Amino acid sequence: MSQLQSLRGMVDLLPEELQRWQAVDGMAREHFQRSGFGEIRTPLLETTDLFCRGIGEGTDVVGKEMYTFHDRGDRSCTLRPEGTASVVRAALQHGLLSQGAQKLWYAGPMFRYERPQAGRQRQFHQIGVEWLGAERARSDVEVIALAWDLLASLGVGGLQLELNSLGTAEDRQAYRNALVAWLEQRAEALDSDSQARLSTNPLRILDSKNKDTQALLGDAPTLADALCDASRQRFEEVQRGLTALGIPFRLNPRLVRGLDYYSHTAFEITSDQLGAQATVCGGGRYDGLIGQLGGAPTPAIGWALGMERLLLVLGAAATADPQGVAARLTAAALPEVYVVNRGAEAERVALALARDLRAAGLWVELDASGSAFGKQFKRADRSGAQWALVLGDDEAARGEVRLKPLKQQAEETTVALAPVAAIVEKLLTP
RNA sequence: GCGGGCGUCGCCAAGUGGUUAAGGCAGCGGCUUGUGGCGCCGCUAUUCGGGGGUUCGAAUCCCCUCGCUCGCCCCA
Repeated sequence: MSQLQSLRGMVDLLPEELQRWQAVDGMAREHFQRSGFGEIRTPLLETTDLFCRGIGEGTDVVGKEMYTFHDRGDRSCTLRPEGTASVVRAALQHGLLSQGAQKLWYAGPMFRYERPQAGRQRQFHQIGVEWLGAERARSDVEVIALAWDLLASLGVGGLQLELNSLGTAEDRQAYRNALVAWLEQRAEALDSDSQARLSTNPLRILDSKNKDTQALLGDAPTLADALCDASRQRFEEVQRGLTALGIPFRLNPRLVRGLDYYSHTAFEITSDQLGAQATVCGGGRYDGLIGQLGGAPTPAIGWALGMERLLLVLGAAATADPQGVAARLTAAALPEVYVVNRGAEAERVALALARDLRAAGLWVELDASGSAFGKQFKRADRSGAQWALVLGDDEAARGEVRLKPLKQQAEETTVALAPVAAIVEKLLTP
């Protein structure tokens, strides 16, 4: 391509689509506010070290997906691939945790150098929450419910909540050892990817999509069996809590999640509308992370939801049910008034009028073309506006404006330009 | 990073070696120099993502490259 274009996997958001985004953003903001979560914004760029220490060296995200470069001061910088590490860093840097638990949410772009496909881009957007200092199982339930309810309020159906427990770091380590020992006996039966992961990230072998590997894993030791009593009880408490709230879930012992910092509760919300990249929202507990990044050991839980994927699901929901919540939320808004104007004096008056009407809160499209009235009416009609206001030099000279309803049968009327409030009155109460 | 499919106007799309690259939508202009939604007429790609090659001749074949897309991997 000789023409200038965006970088691969980097996507422009155009006005029509952004309207849907804002509907989601607004809904999310409300939910967070009502649940006592405060917004936090952190830089898109962090030291590479933050992600290496936070996410884990053995993960794919750190190993091969980061946008990393050296700045002019020769510091290694990385465009954030996820939000949690940054939020924790900010909380520590500003001493937030010394004021007690923090309930935070964020929204913004994340960057991962991967091959784009359906529901996957190199710059994508997440909305997420982090509850730092959340200890008890009931906070797991509350945080999961927050995600579930947000999605429900957007009218997104057909979602599946999958749940697992990774136990404590010790449980996980013990299980990891047991699993590796078991798999090493059978290494030659594993696919090549899984063989490589034996040393790098053995737990990920569990959700390999290779059929032979999956068959082999049928008899492998399970994570659930490796949980200590306390972990097991904790997990059961989370399940009871979700059931009490009427939130359906499915246990998925293979749900491991890619980032090192998870412990205990891990969950994903998936949709069958998304193809291979089915996860809309994923999260879990990360009791070890804050300590690992230099803070006092502090339990925490959070999740992130993928904006692009959510909008795909939302679009599908809107198409499936044009009368439903999703369709209503994402419907394109239309201007209320279209000002048809032509002639030097009329154009001056029209601009002033449009300004007044906008100040009064109306969405006013002002035709700026100066073309024939017929053309302007055609555009007025296509704009979807309820009203055309007509201003030619005749009206301007008389200090009047004509109000023409575009959507109903009512007659066109002429009113004085003078008190704009009177015009607004007429426009709003037809 | 690895495989498969694809790339013709802002959008959708015909065309698979032979004179001027269909059509639809949108846009612009006109019929209608002050009144829209319908209709009719006209205009809008010297060019087929880009580069190179084969050929008398290529959007159509070959190579490279860029991009999109689906899947793997991984995740949101």
